Amino acid sequence: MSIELAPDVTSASIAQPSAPPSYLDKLNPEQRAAVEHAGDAPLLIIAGAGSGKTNTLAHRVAHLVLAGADPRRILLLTFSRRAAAEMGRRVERIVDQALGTNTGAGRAALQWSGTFHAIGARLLREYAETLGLAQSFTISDRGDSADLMHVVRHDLGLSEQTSRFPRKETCLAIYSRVVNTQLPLEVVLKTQFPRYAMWAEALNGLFAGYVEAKQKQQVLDYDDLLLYWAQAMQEPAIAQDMGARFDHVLVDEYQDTNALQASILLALKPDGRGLTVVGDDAQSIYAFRGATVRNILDFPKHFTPAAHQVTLSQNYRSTQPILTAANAVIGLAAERFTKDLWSDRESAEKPGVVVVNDEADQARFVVEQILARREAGLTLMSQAVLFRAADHSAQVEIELARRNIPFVKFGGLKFLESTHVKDVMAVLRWFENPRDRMAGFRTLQLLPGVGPKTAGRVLDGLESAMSLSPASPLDALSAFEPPPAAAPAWAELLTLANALMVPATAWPSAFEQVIAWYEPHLERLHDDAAARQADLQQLERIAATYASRERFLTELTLDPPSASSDESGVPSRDEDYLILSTIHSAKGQEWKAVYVLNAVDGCMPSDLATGTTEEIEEERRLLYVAMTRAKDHLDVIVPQRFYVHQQVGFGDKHVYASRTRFLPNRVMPNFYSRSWPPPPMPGDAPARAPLPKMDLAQRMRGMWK
DNA sequence: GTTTCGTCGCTTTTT
DNA sequence: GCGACGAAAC
Repeated sequence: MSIELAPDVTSASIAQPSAPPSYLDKLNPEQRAAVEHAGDAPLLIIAGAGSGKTNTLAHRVAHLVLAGADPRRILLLTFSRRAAAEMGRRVERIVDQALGTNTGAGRAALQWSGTFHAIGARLLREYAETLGLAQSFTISDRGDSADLMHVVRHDLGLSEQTSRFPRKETCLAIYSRVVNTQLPLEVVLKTQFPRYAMWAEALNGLFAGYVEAKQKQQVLDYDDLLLYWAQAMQEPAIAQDMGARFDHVLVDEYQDTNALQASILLALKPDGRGLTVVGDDAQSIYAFRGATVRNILDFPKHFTPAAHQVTLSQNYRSTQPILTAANAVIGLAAERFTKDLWSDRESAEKPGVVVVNDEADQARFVVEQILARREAGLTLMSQAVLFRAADHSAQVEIELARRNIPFVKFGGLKFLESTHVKDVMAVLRWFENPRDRMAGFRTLQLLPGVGPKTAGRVLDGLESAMSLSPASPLDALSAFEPPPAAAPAWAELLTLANALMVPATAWPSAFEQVIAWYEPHLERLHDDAAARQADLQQLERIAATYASRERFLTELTLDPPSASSDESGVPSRDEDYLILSTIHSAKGQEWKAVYVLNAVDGCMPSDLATGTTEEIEEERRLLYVAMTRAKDHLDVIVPQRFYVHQQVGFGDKHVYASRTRFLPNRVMPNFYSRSWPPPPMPGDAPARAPLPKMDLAQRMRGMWK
């Protein structure tokens, strides 16, 4: 479980002609046109899967820098911090190579690169004074935001409603969608959450209360980072000021941005000068988060002169048979704008569609295939297992553990979401921002003898003390008289508060103090304290890599470690390990061999995403994204029976599934179709007559009758 | 007021 | 199979 475990799969993998004299010679004509585009018109790059998109963007940045642009005045917005880091490395390398030596010129590049959210957080802190924000605002993750939503709902008396009222997570999802799509609540309810349309008024009140609570507590949620930024940009003076800081703004994965992000971008560069966006509508897979493919489609129209458009359609990643199959899958899409990709990587090997009995056989097949390919020279790291939802890999994980094959899993539950880690983060957040009620509420209830009532009283006392004289949270804590049962634990908490509420506490020693304080509580509250303790040590290692408590809290919330591995331990960096990943988390990556699990209706498309045509189309693109991760080998697995957890009534049961609707018969000629284990060949083994069935249990019982 | 225990309902993808 | 919630015990 380490932040940097992500394999460097994208670099050094694009087949390019051999080393050229100039850094531009490596590029094909389209890529080169994109890199060299100059002038007033903004640039739109439509970049198909594996078309060297990252490489092209990195070259463009390097090209700008080499042409004299100030790297400190370039803003690069990426989809993940991983992508930002990768881009930074590449730009540095290209610049250094072009200049001949390691002059370090490249190192100055890209001080402003990161996700929209991370850059937003940074700018909002910088402009906090002007915007009337507390500079020390904390950022609440999804869980905390949902909890706050819950508290507000309770305060408003909405929890007494019938059970038809949406759960806190759903409330947050609705709120988030309204914010990110910039659509009215009624519209969002009608189109996305029809079950809850009747609650429009109550939800409106809830959201008002939620917003007020966040402001009082000086807490921003994920959406606020974009919302506040976008709102700030509505003020011409601020928009002007922020826009003037950047000569060039480049946005990666533009197909996965939402209305709010587009509005920020347009306010930043209203005339489009210096603006570059890159994306591929065929790979749009985040509509569920409010992303809209209209952003990329409408981009050219927004400007005069209209954006210059370059399309990259040569794929350098996959063999032609894999690409042909992927093209066939996406070719059935209802609507599509990019053209088919082509590749000059010939191969006789078609991708496989492998029919297996059930998920257990699927796991066995995948693991055996992985081992066979390792025997043939493919490292584990150059292979990946991809799936729709995080728990789909459970059986494969068991099989891998059984055979002692190390793996790292991306996506799904993160260890930041486990109770003990959340506890420690809450303690840190509360002392960073004593107004953060959710953090305080959680921290206080760790003390034996303190429940919701006492915690609430402490927080009320703190709040009124801070509104009188802002500098006295510590005094207010000291003045509080705890219930007798909580007295010893209270004293210890005070000691910790004394150490941590002073702003200048050293980092990461502050973290160690929190852990030391937390340990007895951990022992008391959990039977499996040892395993959790190990997680906290892991967290401590991560904490040590950040410069300050504020940076740690902000960046970990915005960019949590996305990988987790099995209990046998974290594979060390030089060890070979396999990648398991949700398809969403596999975005932008590639492997020599890819296995796609559960290509079955109900999984892909997910049962939960078959409401509208748009949702189904997004699921189709998801399969397309999964398939186009493969360079040389691709196996799509179809278990005939699979376990359904959502069954009403008696709980889990098997269901006979059919091959996903995205692989109808007419695309099947593009695949090598087979079943596993292979059916016995005639003459393989003499067919044995079926034995008669007998009821042993009956006989045993009969012995005593 | 707090803790514990039993029941009910739900179960994707992520910054 | 897990978390949220309510009721009863400490």
